[in-house]
Amino acid sequence: MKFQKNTRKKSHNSITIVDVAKEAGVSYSTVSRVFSGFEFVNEDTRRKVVEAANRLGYVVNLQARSLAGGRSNIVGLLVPGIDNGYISEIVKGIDQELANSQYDLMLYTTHRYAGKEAYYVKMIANGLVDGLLLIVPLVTENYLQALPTQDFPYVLVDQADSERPSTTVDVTNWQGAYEATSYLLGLGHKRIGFITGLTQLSSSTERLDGYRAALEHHRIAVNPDLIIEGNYETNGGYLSMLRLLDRPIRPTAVFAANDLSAFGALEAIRERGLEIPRDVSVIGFDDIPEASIVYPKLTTIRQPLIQIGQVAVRLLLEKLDDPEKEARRVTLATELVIRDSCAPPRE
Amino acid sequence: MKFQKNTRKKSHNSITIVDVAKEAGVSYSTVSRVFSGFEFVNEDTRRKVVEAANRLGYVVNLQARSLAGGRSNIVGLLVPGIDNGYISEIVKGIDQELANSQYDLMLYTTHRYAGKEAYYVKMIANGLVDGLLLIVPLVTENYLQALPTQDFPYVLVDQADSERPSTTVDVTNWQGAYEATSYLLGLGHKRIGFITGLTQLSSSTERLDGYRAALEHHRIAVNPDLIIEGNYETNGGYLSMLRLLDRPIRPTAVFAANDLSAFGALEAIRERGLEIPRDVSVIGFDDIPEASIVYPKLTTIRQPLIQIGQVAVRLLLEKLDDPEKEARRVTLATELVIRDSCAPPRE
DNA sequence: GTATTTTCTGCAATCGTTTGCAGCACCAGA
DNA sequence: TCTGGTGCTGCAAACGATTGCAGAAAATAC
Repeated sequence: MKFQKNTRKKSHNSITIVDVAKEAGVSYSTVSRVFSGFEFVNEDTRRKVVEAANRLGYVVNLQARSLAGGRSNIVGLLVPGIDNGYISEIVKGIDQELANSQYDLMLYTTHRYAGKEAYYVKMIANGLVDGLLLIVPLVTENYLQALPTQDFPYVLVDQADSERPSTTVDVTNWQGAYEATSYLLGLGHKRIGFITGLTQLSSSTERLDGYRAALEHHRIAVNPDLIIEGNYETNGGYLSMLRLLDRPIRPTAVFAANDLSAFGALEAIRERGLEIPRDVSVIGFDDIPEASIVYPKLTTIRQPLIQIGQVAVRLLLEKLDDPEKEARRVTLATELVIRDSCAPPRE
Repeated sequence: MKFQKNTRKKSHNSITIVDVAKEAGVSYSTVSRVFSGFEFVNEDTRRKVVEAANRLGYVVNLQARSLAGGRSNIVGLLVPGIDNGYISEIVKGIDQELANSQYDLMLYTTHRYAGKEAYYVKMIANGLVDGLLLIVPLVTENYLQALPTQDFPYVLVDQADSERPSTTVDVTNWQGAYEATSYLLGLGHKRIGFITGLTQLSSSTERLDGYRAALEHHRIAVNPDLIIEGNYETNGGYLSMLRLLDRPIRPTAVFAANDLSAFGALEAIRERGLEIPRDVSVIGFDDIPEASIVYPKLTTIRQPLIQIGQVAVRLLLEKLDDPEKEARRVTLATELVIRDSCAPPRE
């Protein structure tokens, strides 16, 4: 580890409210009032100040404002990574919604600080951001326990929190999984495999439960040999599918807990010389953009990803606006999207 | 536009260096020195301070540090949007490389401030971020002219700047396009269509030039009717391809300026009842992750996207470390990736 | 004409750091 | 014993805003 050169030279060529005040012939507090709004300022004075500011090219210094006023107008976004259609769609929604507000986005990929979550969260939440958006945090606890105050504004996306009342937005995971499985059953499948997601995540267990419930409802015994662990990633789906195909009784259909896993499954099936959906049907979950460009186009359960992001932001803004607002959970509906990857089983 | 409630209540329960100093029995400057490094502090004192800080749960306040010291340890990232495999791969590289540094990432999607680029850049660069990464900025000028100082650190990704010496990382666009076209020619194609990107972007014109050069080198006249404008987006590619197919002389192969356009072309071709690659070959550019999951798998020119991001960060860090460092341009090599979307033309 | 309110403006303190400068202890060299 | 460094520490002044309080000016009431 090398020493960083200590080149903290201040290049203070920047224009401050004092300069603007001088230029406009008023006091600096007046300038501040003009720009932070919300106080009586004579219309003429305001105009003079604005003109002076424009002339000088003044822009507010966010850190100073934040230090003095206690708000940064930045919201922090914690994501595992963005190289993932699922997450980037949600982020798109977040970004869209945020664009209508006065907030900016600070992006943190959580893999960066494995083991130091608490420290980072503390630092971030200690003034740098006014609120936090957490997308599928693996160990929610690590993040939340480090929040500076009891009711620091945050919202959880697609991850339930059993420990405390947390504002959350998620989807009907159980119902979605139930519907996916029922669809397969309706096509005539009896041996339906299931590739799980990351079992720590609530979405994964909810989907598994939905799968089970649908089978039971159709009086088909849940066969543990048909349930195999995945990890919500393509490669995980690929490996799990391979294992599934090697089992003595081969499934005629597979429900993958998310689209990425389903893509992996597609590949594994093809690699074994089987055809989709003739030999094996595959259904996914999420409906990420790639789902409609893979071959065959993936039948899946759609989550309104963009909307999830938007709602998350709206919930956060609400809380930011009114700190008294208590936690609530918004659950959005999923929807079956039929494409080309499912068919009735062969005789 | 509603008035925002002015609830700037300060919830100053946070621990400052003064608290730590008191706890450790030293002066606050000593505490500051312990945490900002680089000065002589007695080992015992240092330990005392660190312990006191841990006991109290102290974390540095970034805005205060930034205000006082002039550095924020944040780099700004300007992207058009992240719902795009091309960009999110680059961002992945950026994120990876940044993870090894002390910098954090502030994400700005440029569509947010259409028309107010200058204002935003000024604000961001005015202390909030120490450096800027610009990914394919449409009008580079708008951003750069607003930089606070002559040599504010920034790096341009995949966009040349003819106005001034800018540190840039890009790829061999011309050669890549030349190679793609040559490959098609080598397969025996004579009528090769070209779907352009956004013509304002240097990458687009460079690729067009490469395409032209390859044809000329093979003594095939460049036919303007085979060149059609796209916009680097799937839908643009789709529409352009449709128009191309409606022309009197139909191409036997198409080179799309990026993969997204190629995907659109694939769809258009299929929609016309033609088969790929039997009736029409398609080659793309970029090799985004989706390129290998579409059907048929796309033959394309690979850009080392992740590496681009990494190099961009490295260049920025260099400049951050040594402000005297002068601008340079790094050009990474592209590479032909042969998959399933190209074949010799039918008789 | 005086008293009271309303509207606007300015002063000064504050937010939590960094850092130049000065001071102090301690030790080595003469 | 005196001098001159080193190494370390502390004081105080920034950094650029916000905001409570007080006061001036203008408007209104009596």
